Amino acid sequence: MTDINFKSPVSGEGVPSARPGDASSAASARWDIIELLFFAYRDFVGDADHVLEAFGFGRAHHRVVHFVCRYPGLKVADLLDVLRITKQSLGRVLKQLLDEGYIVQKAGDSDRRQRLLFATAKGEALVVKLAGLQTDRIERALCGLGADEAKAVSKFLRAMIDRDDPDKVLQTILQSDSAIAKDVT
Amino acid sequence: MTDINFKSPVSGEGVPSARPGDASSAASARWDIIELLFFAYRDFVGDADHVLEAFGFGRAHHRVVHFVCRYPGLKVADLLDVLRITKQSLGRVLKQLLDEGYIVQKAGDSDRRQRLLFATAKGEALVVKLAGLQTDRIERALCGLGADEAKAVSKFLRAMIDRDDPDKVLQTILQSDSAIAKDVT
DNA sequence: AAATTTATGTCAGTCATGTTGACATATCTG
DNA sequence: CAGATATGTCAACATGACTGACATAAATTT
Repeated sequence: MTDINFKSPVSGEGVPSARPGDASSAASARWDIIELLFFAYRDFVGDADHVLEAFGFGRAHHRVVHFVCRYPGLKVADLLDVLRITKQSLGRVLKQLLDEGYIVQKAGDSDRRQRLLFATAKGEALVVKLAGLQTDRIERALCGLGADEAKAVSKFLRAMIDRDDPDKVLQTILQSDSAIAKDVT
Repeated sequence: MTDINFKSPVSGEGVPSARPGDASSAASARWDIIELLFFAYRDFVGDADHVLEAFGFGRAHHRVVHFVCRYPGLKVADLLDVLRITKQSLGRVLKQLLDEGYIVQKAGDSDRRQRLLFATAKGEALVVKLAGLQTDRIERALCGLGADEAKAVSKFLRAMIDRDDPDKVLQTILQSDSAIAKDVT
């Protein structure tokens, strides 16, 4: 086994004095943002998890019903692009949401092979409830910030997203988002 | 291809009246931030996923070796607090990382039941590599922002995190983070 | 010293959610 | 009509969570 090359073992409490890669390429790594993102996202999705459990659903169901609710008429193929999962994975949760009446399908007008997806009132209620919890957290976090700072957050998140293969939903989001960004700066 | 209909016509059964958030309690929901967080985090963790696949590891391994590397001497119990998983789940990935020489254990001085965890040079190399990819993305996102805006991002992420039961690692992060926020980074 | 608690490890089974590959069906397009 | 496309589905499998039960060593309490 390799020897321990860091500092001496911190007695009892794990104190993070030594940073990995002190002088190497990692000297400038944004450990702070990396870890803040981990904790922030963990707690962000945690809000919804408790409610979902009471419904017998998981995060997969949340993602599906959320995007269907927000972008009514989404095709199955669009949803696959957004979620980046296989149709088999989507099929399982989508079937449950259909069976339990959170989502309905409608054949496309021009192309009747397509199944356009819509949230029912029941589905919308769930989405709104979950989004409400997450919005509460976001508002709490934003209320300590000025308007310019809030815009900075939006700009940052937008810039963190890959642009090379934007699906339809993402395109829509990024468009409206850049409109906002141009208002400020 | 079908486009996304925001106010889609839905005729059938239990159909959604309109987009969520028209006039109800969801009127003020931060759909923008909710969805930006989803896409940003999806692409953020995606960076590491490709590399991990080549090592035969998953995200679980990444989280473990990352925090062990960053906070040398972390106890198993600390790690359980941070990751919020059961010891059985941790045990599986930790065993692999130990067997393959990415992490070593050392009995605690004061309490020899404790297994203090340390990343080896091999483990640190992996962590630095993965953090490098994620740092690249973060720097790309931050470089379009001013110093004040970058601080706003840090403030926002910090404020998104639950404060009621901060584990040792999180305490450290939140402390240093507020220090940074006051510095001129 | 003995009993109890604590920190950790491990076995066995289950569940949720992802994967690949193959194939069926309806529908559109050339 | 022939082929491509959109979707659905079956079967098998991997990962990473979970619960419950139990083992061991070391610390702590009685």
